[in-house]
Amino acid sequence: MTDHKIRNMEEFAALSGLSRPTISKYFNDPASVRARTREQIEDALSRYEFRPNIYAMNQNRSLTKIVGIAVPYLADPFFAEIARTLERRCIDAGFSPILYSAHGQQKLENDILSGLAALKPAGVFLAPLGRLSDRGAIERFCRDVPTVLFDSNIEGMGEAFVGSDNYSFVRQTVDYLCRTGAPPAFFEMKTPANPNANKRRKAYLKVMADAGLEPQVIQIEGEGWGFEEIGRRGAHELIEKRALPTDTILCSNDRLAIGFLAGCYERGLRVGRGEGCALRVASHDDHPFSRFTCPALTTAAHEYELVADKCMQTLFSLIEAGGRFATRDETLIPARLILRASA
Amino acid sequence: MTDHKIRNMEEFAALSGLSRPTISKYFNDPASVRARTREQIEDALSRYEFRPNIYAMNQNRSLTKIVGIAVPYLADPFFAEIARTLERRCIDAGFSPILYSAHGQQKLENDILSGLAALKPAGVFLAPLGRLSDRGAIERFCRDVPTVLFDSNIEGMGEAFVGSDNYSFVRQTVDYLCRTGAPPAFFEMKTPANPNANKRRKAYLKVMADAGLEPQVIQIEGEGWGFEEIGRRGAHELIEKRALPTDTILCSNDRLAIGFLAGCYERGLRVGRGEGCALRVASHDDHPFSRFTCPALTTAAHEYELVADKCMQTLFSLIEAGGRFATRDETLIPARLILRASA
DNA sequence: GAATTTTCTTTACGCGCGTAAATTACTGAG
DNA sequence: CTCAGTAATTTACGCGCGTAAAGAAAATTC
Repeated sequence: MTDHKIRNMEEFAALSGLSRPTISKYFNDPASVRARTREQIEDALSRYEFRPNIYAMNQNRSLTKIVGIAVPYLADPFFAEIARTLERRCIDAGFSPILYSAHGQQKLENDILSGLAALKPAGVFLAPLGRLSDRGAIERFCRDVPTVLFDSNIEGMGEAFVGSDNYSFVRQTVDYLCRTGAPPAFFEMKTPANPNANKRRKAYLKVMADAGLEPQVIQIEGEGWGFEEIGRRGAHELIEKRALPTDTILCSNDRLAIGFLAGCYERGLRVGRGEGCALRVASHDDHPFSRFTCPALTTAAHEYELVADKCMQTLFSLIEAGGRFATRDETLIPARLILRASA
Repeated sequence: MTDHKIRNMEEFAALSGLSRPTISKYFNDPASVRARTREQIEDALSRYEFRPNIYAMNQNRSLTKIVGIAVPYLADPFFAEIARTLERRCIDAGFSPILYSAHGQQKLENDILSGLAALKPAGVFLAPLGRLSDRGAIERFCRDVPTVLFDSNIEGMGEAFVGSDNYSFVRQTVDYLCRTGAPPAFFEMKTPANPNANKRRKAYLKVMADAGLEPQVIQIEGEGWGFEEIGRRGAHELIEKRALPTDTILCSNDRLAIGFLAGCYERGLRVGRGEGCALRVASHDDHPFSRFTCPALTTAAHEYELVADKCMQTLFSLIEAGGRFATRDETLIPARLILRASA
């Protein structure tokens, strides 16, 4: 390794005995030059350590190798996990992922989108805020940038949506709970930020109706992204008012359930499926922490890998199709039931 | 708002009745043009919606307005939280933060650093992997880019370090535990990835020695970033082998404690400070989930806001000083004790 | 109101690379 | 060896902006 600093592609081209346009071609797509030339370049690359200037590279490109990944709330380990999986996929595919979190705020989501559009990314994975999203802003963004929505669907936005099949989630948990004990009551926030919550409630109602059972929906007040605290408060209120309609509670999502379990514990209510347990609690998402709750949480898991794979695959086709699909592509991935001690 | 698309700064300059260099000056620093001129530009800006091309802007700049934030593991809510706080500070200060996670892997950390260096960022906040970091790579990076290390210190790297005062953390928890019951045994991973772990063990040994007490360090096998599972397994092993040396356990960090508490629960061991409790457990970090454990975790909290403020402030001085400090600046921020039900 | 300072305009060049067109060199099949 | 086809080279221009220099205009000072 010679440590002589290389200023630009011109210089590197000279050192590797090739012309600049050929080097440029190589960096755009190494497969576009002859094998021997490629070796020659890679040999020089190992000797001199040169990287083309990103800014100059992207300036004259209509589409860059950048892929944006935008999530509503990165401090939620669910999004951290899915973002991490997507990031890896992008790198493996030769793209440069850039990660953004809206931190639950509409203004930030809008800023992220307008900043992202200026980067001329090859494509974007967007998990929108949901109810709090500025539909106009997202629509305008999707007109400029090839976008795959994930996690939460906004009807008609983006070229495709990859998400979880909420009906599959709820049917599996409800079926299991009904099979092994009392039918569950459904526990959720009154004004959920995420459209999945509404889909899950509807799925619950449908599954219960199909089974000829009376649904029970418990809605608790609460705003924002502090789901655990809302769940905890809900548990306290319900137990205090003796308002639990049954001994089986199905939470809309794991973060609510984590709080709910904490509330039950604080009230001395033993949760689980064994004897001596007053309550069964189950939920959806398989949040990274749900195996460490007390008791460990029975839940329906996202197939993180499958979702990420499908996202990448969809974005690839989208890029190849020039950024537009004839019809909006929707993929729903079913859940995997995870049995633990809580139900 | 006229929706005529503006191609470049030249065109925008014409529309706003000013010259391009003046517009360029404004975008570099709005305060560098006369107030009236600024108004004139901002007025045009509101009518025409123009953003200079990022790539062209940064190409000829020696330092950009980009700030890199690199953490070892973003799926850990502690890092998600600190990254979020730093991100906000950067935006408020007019910088564009870009977030990176090494996902616990040395190769990724190195890739992030070399990619980041190519962006010519104004500065970087780097929380290194720690033991797994490639010291040479970090050293080389810090030579090129003004870097503030945070969370975990690597002696001599970067121009400054902002972190938590591990001695303050441990002294407060140990003091509290000693004051209210039996002196704690210290529970940790045998080969911790993070240098803070070592500092905490040393602090524990010192605080115990100063108090004339016999220290007890329990080390559990385990690699990687799945701290909760390691803590859980540790609890099972200790309880099974009746190897708990005392009824008071101080975990090195909250993620271990979260797992430890789960293990205790699974073993039917009641944790807390009330009567009927077999064990007290405390820890350090005030992890976002530590208030939802069963029981809620007594811990020593990072001052997220203070740390973030100090980081920003340090980076500002560093940038103003031209990227170099005469002497490496180290700031340690003390902890805040959080009393909950577990101890 | 003149002198000084600050701000803006004009002009012009350069950054590092993408990319197109025309030309030359190489490759492999017959 | 010839010839078509592919690959690389040469040449040249453009992208959008930073920035420097010199001069004009405006603001400030006394």
